[in-house]
Formats: sequence, C-alpha cells, structure tokens
Amino acid sequence: MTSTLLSAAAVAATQPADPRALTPALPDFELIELLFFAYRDFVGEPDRLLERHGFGRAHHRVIHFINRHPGLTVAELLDILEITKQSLARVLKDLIHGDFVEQKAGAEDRRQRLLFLTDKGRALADGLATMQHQRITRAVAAIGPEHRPMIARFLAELIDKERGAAPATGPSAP
Amino acid sequence: MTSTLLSAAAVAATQPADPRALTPALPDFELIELLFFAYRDFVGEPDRLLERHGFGRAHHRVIHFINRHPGLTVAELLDILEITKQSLARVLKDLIHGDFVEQKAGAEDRRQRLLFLTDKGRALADGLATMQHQRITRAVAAIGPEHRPMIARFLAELIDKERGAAPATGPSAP
DNA sequence: TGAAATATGTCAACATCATTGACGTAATTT
DNA sequence: AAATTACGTCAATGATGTTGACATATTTCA
Repeated sequence: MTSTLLSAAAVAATQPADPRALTPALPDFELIELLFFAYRDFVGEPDRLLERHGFGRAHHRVIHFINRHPGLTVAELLDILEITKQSLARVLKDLIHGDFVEQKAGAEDRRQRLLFLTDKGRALADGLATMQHQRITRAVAAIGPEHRPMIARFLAELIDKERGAAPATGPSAP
Repeated sequence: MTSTLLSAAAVAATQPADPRALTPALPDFELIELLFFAYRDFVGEPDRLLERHGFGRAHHRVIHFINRHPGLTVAELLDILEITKQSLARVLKDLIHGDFVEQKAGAEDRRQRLLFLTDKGRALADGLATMQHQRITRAVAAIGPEHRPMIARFLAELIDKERGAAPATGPSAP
C-alpha cells in the first residue's frame, strides 16, 4: 500500500513563484517536468500504433517528414533529423521493404533518391498524425484557441537558432 | 550546393489555418513539429554536459527526480519514470558508484532504499536544471511572462490522465 | 575529357537505453 | 510460520544511435 503513485501532473505541480523571492531564482521545475511528461505521452500513444507494424519512434519521424515533404532527398532528411546515414538507412530499409516508402531517382540529379510515401505509408502517417493532432487539439481547446500562437511562439523559442537558416533558394520549405 | 539546410523553424513553419476550410481539418503539423524540435533541443543541451561524465539522458532523469524529491524510494522512482527495474538499476549503479547518489535504508521500513543526491550530484543536477531553466526563461520572456500559466496548462493537458491519480493520502503531491 | 566532388548505399563494430523473465535476500505483514 | 513486499541481480534481446571506411553512380569543374 506504499508507492504513492505519483501522477505526472502531481509530480510536476510546483509552487508557481516563490512568495518573497529571497532565493536566486529557482529553476522552473514545473515547466521542465511538464515538458518531460507531455512529450513522453505525446509520442507514447503513436508508439503503440507503430508497434503493430514492428516499427519504432525512428520510423515515425521518417514517415512524418516524408509525408510533409514528398520528394524529399535522403540528404535533406538527414539534415532535418540530425542523425547519421547509418541510423537512417536501417529505418528507411524497413519502410521501403514494408512498402510504406518508395524511392524515385531525381529528374535533374539522378544520384538523388527522392522519397515518397506509398498509399500504405500515407495511411499510417495519417493515423499517427491524427493521434497527435487530437491530443494537441484537446490541449489547445483547454487554454482557448486564441492562445495557440503563444504556444507556437514559446516552442519555437525553445529551439536552437544556430542551425542552418534557409539558404539562397528561398525563405523556407516549399 | 544542394541540401536545402532546412532549419527546424523553417520545417515547422506551416500555413496556420487553411483559408477556406474544405478539407476535414488538417493535422496541426506546426505544433506537432515544434514539439519535436523543441524537445530535442531542450534535452540536447543537457546531453552535452552529461557526456562529460559518461552519462546519458537516463541519468539526467534519475538525478532530476531525486533532486526534486530527496529520500524518494526506488519504487516511487520507477513509478515516475515508467521504466523497468533493470533499466533503472544500471543507471542508478553508475550514479552511486560515481558518488552522485547515495542510498539510505528507510527508517520506518528498512527494506526501502531512500535515494539522495550527494553534493557532487546536486552540483550536476543544478547545472542541468540551470540550462533548461534558462532556455525556458528565454522562451517565456519572448511570449510575455503573463502567458506562462497558459503554457503550463497546455502541457498538462497533453499528459495522459488515466495514470494513477493520487491515492488515499490526498489530492496530489505534498 | 579526365579528375574531383557529391549523393547514396553498405559494412563492421560499438554504446545507450529500453525490454522480459527469473531468481535471491532481507524485512515486513498477516 | 507463511506470504508479501522492496530491492538487487542475472541472462538474453531489441531499438536506436554512433564512427569510420569503402563502393558505386552521377555530376561538376578545370
């Protein structure tokens, strides 16, 4: 009857700000922990769908970005994911053999392997995206949709900015 | 000169809402991707500090929660992290051998191993927390501190609620 | 045109973090 | 005294990541 069964919310619940701020600014443990628990559950639900296909989180990411940018090259995908060629290769092989992804030689540069989802791949991508979308939609609804831009801004600000900004080709992804 | 060097922000940048909503509600790809990139960088920075000690993300989580709840039992830690005993054991062993964590037998129940950080462990925990705190502080400042409660609420809503709510002892953590 | 650079695939070897299932010991509860 | 609990540990396995080297096809450049 021990093991206090701490819920994620309970663990993350912290006294918001110290009443009389004598201490030199305590870390924002509440948001630190909420990010941990939120992300875990956010990817945990898709994980269970992926398991049915024998896939993992890495497959999810690959499927996601090919879905978002059909015709993506392998090099571009490596840039986005920031993993090594070898890590991607294993996952990509699974997806191609399982007929979720197909490759076509680039029209201009025939060395390139442009990546596309098959119908099967798109179906899986949609299923995964729907799960995450619904979870986000619920959360956005809870705070009021008018605050969604704040969330986007906050998350964008958490991202490292030193990484390759858009080059000559244009301001962002096509 | 290829490889469009897509920045995380650029990749996540999406047309916010479809102009004339004919399609049955596209997934919120923007927030889905922002969560991915934000979390990656949020944990990536601490990762580099942990590397110097030969530790990984799992060590970070253990150190964090022991820091937050000194005297935590092993069972409670397992409940929070939702990993197996074996996964925890390896990490905990590293931390104990490296003199970052110490165990004391429980006063009431001497089977329990209460977990505490050593000074060394607390120093590392503080370093890690400070990194994440500063990143969060920057992001909160960008949206205006008055919106911080919205962020907390949003993240809390992303968390699964089915998990063990607080038991007999009360509504939540002390 | 021939050499150099690029895009991709692949191999071997290894590290981290997770899993399951089984078993042992000490302490507590019934 | 027996059952349960808290914890530690062993063996085996899987998913995901790493580095470094090398091969092939294709494009670019001098």
